[in-house]
Amino acid sequence: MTAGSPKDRVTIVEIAAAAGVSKSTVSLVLKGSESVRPTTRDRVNAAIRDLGYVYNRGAANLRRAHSNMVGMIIHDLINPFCAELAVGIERSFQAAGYVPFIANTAESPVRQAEVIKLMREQGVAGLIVSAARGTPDDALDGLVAVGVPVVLAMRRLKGRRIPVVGPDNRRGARLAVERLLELGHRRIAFLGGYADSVVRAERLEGFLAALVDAGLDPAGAIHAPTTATREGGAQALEMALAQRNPPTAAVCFNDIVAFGVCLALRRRGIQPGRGFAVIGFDDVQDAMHADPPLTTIAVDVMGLGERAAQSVLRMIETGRNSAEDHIGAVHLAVRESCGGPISERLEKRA
Amino acid sequence: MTAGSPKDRVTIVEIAAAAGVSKSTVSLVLKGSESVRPTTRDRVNAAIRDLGYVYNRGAANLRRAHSNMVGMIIHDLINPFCAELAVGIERSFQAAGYVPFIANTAESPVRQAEVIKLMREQGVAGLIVSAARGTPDDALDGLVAVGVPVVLAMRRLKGRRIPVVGPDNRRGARLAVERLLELGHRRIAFLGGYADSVVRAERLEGFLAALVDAGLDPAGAIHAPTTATREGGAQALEMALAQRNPPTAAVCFNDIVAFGVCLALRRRGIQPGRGFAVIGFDDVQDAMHADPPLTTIAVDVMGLGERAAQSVLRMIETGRNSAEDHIGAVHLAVRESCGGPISERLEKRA
DNA sequence: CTGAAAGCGCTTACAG
DNA sequence: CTGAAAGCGCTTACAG
Repeated sequence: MTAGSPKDRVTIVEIAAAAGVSKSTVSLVLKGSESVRPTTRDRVNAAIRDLGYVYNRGAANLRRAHSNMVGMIIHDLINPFCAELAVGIERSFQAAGYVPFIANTAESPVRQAEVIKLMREQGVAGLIVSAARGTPDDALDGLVAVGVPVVLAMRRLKGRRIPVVGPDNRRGARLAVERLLELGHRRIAFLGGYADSVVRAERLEGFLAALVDAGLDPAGAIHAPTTATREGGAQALEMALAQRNPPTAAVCFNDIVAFGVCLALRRRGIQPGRGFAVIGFDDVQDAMHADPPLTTIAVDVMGLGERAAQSVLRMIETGRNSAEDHIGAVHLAVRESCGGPISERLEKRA
Repeated sequence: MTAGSPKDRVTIVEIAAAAGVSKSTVSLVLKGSESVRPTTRDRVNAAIRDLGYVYNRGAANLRRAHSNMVGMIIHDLINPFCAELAVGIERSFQAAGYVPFIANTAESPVRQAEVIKLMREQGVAGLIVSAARGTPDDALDGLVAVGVPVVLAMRRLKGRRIPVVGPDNRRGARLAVERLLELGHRRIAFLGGYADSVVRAERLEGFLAALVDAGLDPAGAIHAPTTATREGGAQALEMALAQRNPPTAAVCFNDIVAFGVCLALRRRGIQPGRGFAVIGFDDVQDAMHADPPLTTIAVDVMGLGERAAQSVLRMIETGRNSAEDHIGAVHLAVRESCGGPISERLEKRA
């Protein structure tokens, strides 16, 4: 080993020797105990500084049989929505003195299973997971069984009572529909999203409920699932417009899909917001910078991340292995892609 | 403690008892040692399965005096560029059996100092940091001094020999300039970016060198620093166009700045790529979806992330506390924002 | 207010 | 091929 390698780590016994006390006393000073005489404390602190002592949390965790490590498993960190979620989570954990492991599963349940195992072995005190698509329902049973606090972000796991933190998908979709109804639209499509997505199911549910409440026949609403990508959005729009009685407006699974829808519209020479109204979901950062700026359902993702972290923190600290779901508020961010009241031009196209 | 709490963790001694062997043998089985008789091995593995044993890496790390934890400190995880970097890093570490801690500093050197301390205490075996703006040059000296492998991503630290992994900023800027020269532009601006940014300095250097090589007077190039945001880009463009002899094209600090420049152009009724040529840097995912699609210098960020991880992995495994810099290849991704050969219209505006 | 001792769950020589 | 013993760096009762 080279000089200065981690092997040379100075420990509390060396501090104890230098300060002329026992290592118990050093430990006490380290945790800021009141019961150490100030002069002793100062001596110990001086030694700590002089010798460049670095606290070994691993050893402490082992001895105390609990750790300050927490895990977060994210299904797609490159997605800005997820990145914001991760930042919110990370921030809260950090502030509480916990250090977060992160794993990006890239929507792979296999990878996810590996990292869950690894995090268990590492001894995380709690875990937040935004589950990969296709996650088996029992993926987290092992952790839950041994009492490790787990909170799901965004995506619910069927048949399990694991607490979930996510936006109010039903209400968001409803708000979007109501806006379009106000503008005079009667043929509104729900576009895009993976068929097996729980989030899509919730949004679709709100969408359909709003149509029914308005006395419209939900059977007429077009809603073919697609990948949740720009391509998927473009494809969904094409399918919708190919129908006999094409829609004049769409609520999209999310903003990315909405971008694809706008793209496809422009390719057809239709101006989003003028020839066709589109509303997204999530309000990702690019939504306001898009052309045209995207009307969408705004979600405070970072806030949801913070919420999720606080939830597991509370579970860790109370020892209770359950928590309430948290359904975050959403609101309609009106921009240009949904246009104004339905135009003559749209009527004629009908 | 509730039943099933982490306290009840089953340990190797219980496995040993169940399998009728000593814990040394269990340990040997765990690490797949060849020297355990197959029948014994099977008995141990059966016990492991039956009792639901989970390996405690914390304890192992303590005993072996080295850890499988690594850290990554990212200056802005919400930035898609950084997110991709993080994903590349995470992926490589994961594949090598290391588990990565992540910290997002949100460009705060104070936060950064805290997380560096925390990661040291946690005993990371290595660290990758994309330093926050304003990071003091000695920020990593402590880690380096005790022999923890550190690699910088993207941003070099002055006066230190810490290995850096990043794109070829000089060459990228040169490629951009050369393209614009080919198209007939002679008054080319460098727009945006923080004044104190090392990356900006490198890109600017390449930019100026290319102008000089073409026999153009670099003194004429306009290059006021701004924030590296859309707003900064818009502002930079306005300043540039306010000059006596305004430019007809711009190389931007990065894609985000370029988006801002395009925005400001459109606000003035100028079509990017027709009335004014703009080239970005980084090739973030949105660049190709922008309107118009952005010509930019493509950087393989995820690849750089993987590279950085491999670099610290090698340092960890060889015990050598140094490594070569890695300057990643870049290339020009030609799209519409830089237009074709300079138009009559541009000539007249001159 | 401080110290001696035990122990957290592993791994690592060292015997046999 | 397997076991007994020591020890990684801490914390935690327990004495004094």
